[in-house]
Order: sequence, then structure tokens, then C-alpha cells
Amino acid sequence: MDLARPDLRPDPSLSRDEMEALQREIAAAATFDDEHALDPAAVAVEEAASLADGLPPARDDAQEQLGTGAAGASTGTAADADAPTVVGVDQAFLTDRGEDRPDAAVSAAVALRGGSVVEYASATTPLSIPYIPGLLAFREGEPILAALDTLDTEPDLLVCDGSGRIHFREAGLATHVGVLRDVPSVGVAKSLLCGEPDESTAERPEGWRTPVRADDAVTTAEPGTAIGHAFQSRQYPNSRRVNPLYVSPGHRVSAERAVDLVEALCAGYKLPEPTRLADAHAERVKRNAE
DNA sequence: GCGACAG
DNA sequence: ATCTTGTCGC
Repeated sequence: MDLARPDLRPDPSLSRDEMEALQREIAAAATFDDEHALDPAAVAVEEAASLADGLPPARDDAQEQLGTGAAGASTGTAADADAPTVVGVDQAFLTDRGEDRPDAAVSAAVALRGGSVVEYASATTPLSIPYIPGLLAFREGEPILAALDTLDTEPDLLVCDGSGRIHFREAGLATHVGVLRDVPSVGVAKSLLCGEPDESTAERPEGWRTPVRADDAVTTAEPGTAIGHAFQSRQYPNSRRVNPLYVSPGHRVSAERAVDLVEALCAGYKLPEPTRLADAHAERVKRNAE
């Protein structure tokens, strides 16, 4: 595979200090502006896929463009085929019976175009490094790159499960993967690693957002710098409260554009569709492996 | 020493 | 992340 920055690819034998130094290099190589960013309207997902009867089949653009099906009956359009490709990435873990620690990662990549799935890919990789807060990319980065390698489609945007710029050295998983491949990427986390939301996130309506600003834990940014957003992607009218998402730039997008993209990719559920589908695909691959 | 921390 | 039933509310 052609890594954009093979020089920034981590060596498995790095010490913790060396990993942190590499993250500072990766953050320096990352761009958090919209010069190459996508238009949220171009990637919007209108309707959520139903997962009740399993994952939807991948659409075959080539056949649809040739008019293989009944005339006019196809839901795919030429515009869909030309739309940017958004790839959601997520992982599941395999633990051997009797063991307490997972020994392999299942990385799933699901490509969407015009709101529907065009390709599923996955890779199962032995795990070497344990989970350490701040160093997640060294555990999950290579497995994710392995899954992306098996994708035929070239991603225009990666949606990663975890932080991007919301990170101690502004180099979370989404930034790590985005920079190594030099592809625009966003990070979507279900909890906050570091930084401080401008406003309390308690009981907010759907669509609400507030900037997350760097605090003292972020060692590479001036305190107060906007590094991402808390975003209420879903909320119930009554009672039960849904926690917000924490969205941050990975690479080649601003904090503002990152949330706009994620908002456009949400279709009624808490998680954006690419992430939701990648999660389900990873679970399916895992289940078929046990 | 304690806190605090994506998946 | 993973181990898991029911249960509450849409």
C-alpha cells in the first residue's frame, strides 16, 4: 500500500517517549483547516439503514449505471455514483475462551456513497500493544490501515471511532490514520479524553453543539484553543438522557467542518451512519469467526 | 502520591 | 473494548 507518510509509521518497538514524540510529529503534519474539506451536503445521509434484518447489501454502481435492473426502478442514481465516498471504521475484539485479554482485533471499513453502502471490508489482526489512554492509535492504527488496504474504493473522508485533535498531543486515532494516508478524516468519540466544553453538556436538545477547548492536559495547544465540539446527535423528547458525541478534526478539516460533516452523516441515531454500519460489520465478522 | 484519561 | 436480562420510553 502507498502510505502518504511512511516516515511517520510507528515502529512496533517504540518506547513510550518515542511514541509521544511521533505523535507530536504527526500533529505537526496534520492540517486543521478546510482547504481540502468536503461539502457536508455532498455526503449527507438521508435515511438510516435498518439493521433489524442484518446489514444492507452493497450496491453495485457499475450495474446500476448500465441499467441492469428494471427500467427506472433502481434507487441508485448517476449523482450517487459521483458522490464522494465516506468510509466508516470501527473495531471489535476477539477473546479466546478462558482468556481475559483480547488477542485479536477485527477492523471493519464500510464505504458509503450517496447514502448507501458500496463496499464492505475487514481485516483480523493479532494485538500486540495494550490500550493506553493517549496511545490508542498505536494499538488500533495498524489494524485499521490493514482493513483500509483491502478496500477497492478510495476514501474521500474517513470517520474514525475515537478522538482526532481532542488529544493530549492533538494526534488521536483519527489524526494518526488521516495523516498516514493523507486523507481527510474526523474523529467521533463517545466520551471526552481531554479538553473542556464551553457549556455544560447536560440535557441538551438534538442538534445542539458547543466547542471543546484545550485545557492544561493538551500539551501542544494554547489553552482555550477550539479543538473539537460536543455534539448532541440524538435526544429523546422526555425522560432518558442521551450523552453527546465528541467530534474533532482528524486531518484536512476544521473543528467546525468536522461537526457539520458528522451532523450530515447522522440519520436518526446517535452514531453517524458510517460508524453505525462499521460497528455492525465488525460485529458480524467477529461472530462469524467464533 | 493522587488525579485522570478515546477504545 | 468485553461480560450480559430486563426494562423503561419512544
